Amino acid sequence: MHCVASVWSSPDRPAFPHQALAVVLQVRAARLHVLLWQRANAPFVGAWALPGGPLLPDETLGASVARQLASKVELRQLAHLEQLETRSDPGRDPRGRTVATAYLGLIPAGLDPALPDDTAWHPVAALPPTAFDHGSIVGSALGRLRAKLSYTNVGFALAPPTFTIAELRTVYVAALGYDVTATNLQRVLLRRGVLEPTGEMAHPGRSGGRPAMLYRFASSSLEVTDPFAVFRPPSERPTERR
Amino acid sequence: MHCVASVWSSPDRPAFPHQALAVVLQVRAARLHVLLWQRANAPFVGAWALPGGPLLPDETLGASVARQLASKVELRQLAHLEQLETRSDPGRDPRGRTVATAYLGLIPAGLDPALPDDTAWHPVAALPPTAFDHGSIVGSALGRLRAKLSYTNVGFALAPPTFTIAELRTVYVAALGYDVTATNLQRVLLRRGVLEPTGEMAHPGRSGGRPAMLYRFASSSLEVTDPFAVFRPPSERPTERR
DNA sequence: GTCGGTTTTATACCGTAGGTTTGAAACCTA
DNA sequence: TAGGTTTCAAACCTACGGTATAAAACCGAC
Repeated sequence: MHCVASVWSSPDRPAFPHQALAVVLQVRAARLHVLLWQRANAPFVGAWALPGGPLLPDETLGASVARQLASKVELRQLAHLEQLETRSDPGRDPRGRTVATAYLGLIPAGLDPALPDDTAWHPVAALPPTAFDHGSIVGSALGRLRAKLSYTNVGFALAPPTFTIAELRTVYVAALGYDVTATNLQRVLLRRGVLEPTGEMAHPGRSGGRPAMLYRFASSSLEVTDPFAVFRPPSERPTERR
Repeated sequence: MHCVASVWSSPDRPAFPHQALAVVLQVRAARLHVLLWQRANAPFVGAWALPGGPLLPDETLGASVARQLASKVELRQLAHLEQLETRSDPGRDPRGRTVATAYLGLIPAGLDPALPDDTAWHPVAALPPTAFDHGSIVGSALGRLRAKLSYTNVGFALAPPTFTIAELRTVYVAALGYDVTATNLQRVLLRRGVLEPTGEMAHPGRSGGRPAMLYRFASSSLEVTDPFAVFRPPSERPTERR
């Protein structure tokens, strides 16, 4: 039991170890997966946990989660990272109390980052036994992603830099968990102005069929995840910003 | 500088004081207000701060924010409380590092809770000088509220238990910051099934005009704040659950 | 080369959400 | 009773998004 010199504490202001966790999601083989690593030590030996680790004295939570993730995947491949929620149940870690702040990270489909031996992708629909409250945190991340997919532009972070409508559809279907028609997806995203054709064609698929046009997310919308709200005068609705 | 016996720490797992903050919002006189208290001591003497205080060893963040709030307003009047975000900038408190988790609380219009002497409501559109990063946290809360107002049912937490459409409109206008027509509001909320007429009439207004019908939020929707998503097969769209 | 088979794209149709306008209904005060 | 004021209801209209159909473009087999 130590005190860390750089941290300011008193009986009136108790201090707690804090960790940053990352729920990194990617669509792989038409299914949504989450990045987990397998614990080698107690507690929860053999169970799968979210990447993460302790917050250090001079770093932000955002910097911390980025640092922890860097040891698992290349950060360059993270197309989106946002704070999700903070868990503070005193009993969430049997070794002692820790507060954990979870982040939601998204990796575009198609990438296949090298992973350490203890780390693997797992389908969110069939999670292995998870450690601590990490299973429930994955559930929160799923809920957040699914909600934001329909009223924001986060979809771009799950899609490869260039894609056909059919490919984009499989990404949305995998992430949302229910069916979406390609026609609709194309029309909605085109009208919102978040999608634009590249002019090029996809490689003529191996098994016949008309070659697909390649699209990309409009650069102007890349980091825009404003909600597409109702209750707004039409002249100001974000839907219409071309 | 002390160590708190109940907390588990080591050089590898530094500990940090953690505080819970509350952004409590209410529509008062057709304007959205936030609850702030005025600091009497350094730092930021005289500046206004969010209610909050230290997380204690055995409490959840949710319990902590509720405990801190109880000293400012009656908790009974809080119609909604949700976790907002966690701030971890090492320099956010000049006295030393603290991590803060902010919550968003909503109080229905019409209530006028008794407040301590140092505490007061301030219009979010004209904040006084604020302490720490609290001004920016209020901004985050505003963004969250405005986004959720249009695609969830949080509106009920800002409205009195029973209200006319006109009253509800002023609540929405104040919270959203832009105009909304009463006709539209009524039709949308009725169709979503979150509004239902009480059958009673409002007190005949002091200055003439047809007496308004009283409405309330349907009990089945009181704690439901599911997003009203697009990209969903119509048979399952939450819009249609009555 | 021609004929399916396959996949993508375009077009059309349609119910409905939501923005807007209008007018009637119901109350007050003068 | 007339005029002002506010609420409510109905109608209209644009556009969104669900659905279906047909056309376009490629492949492979014959």
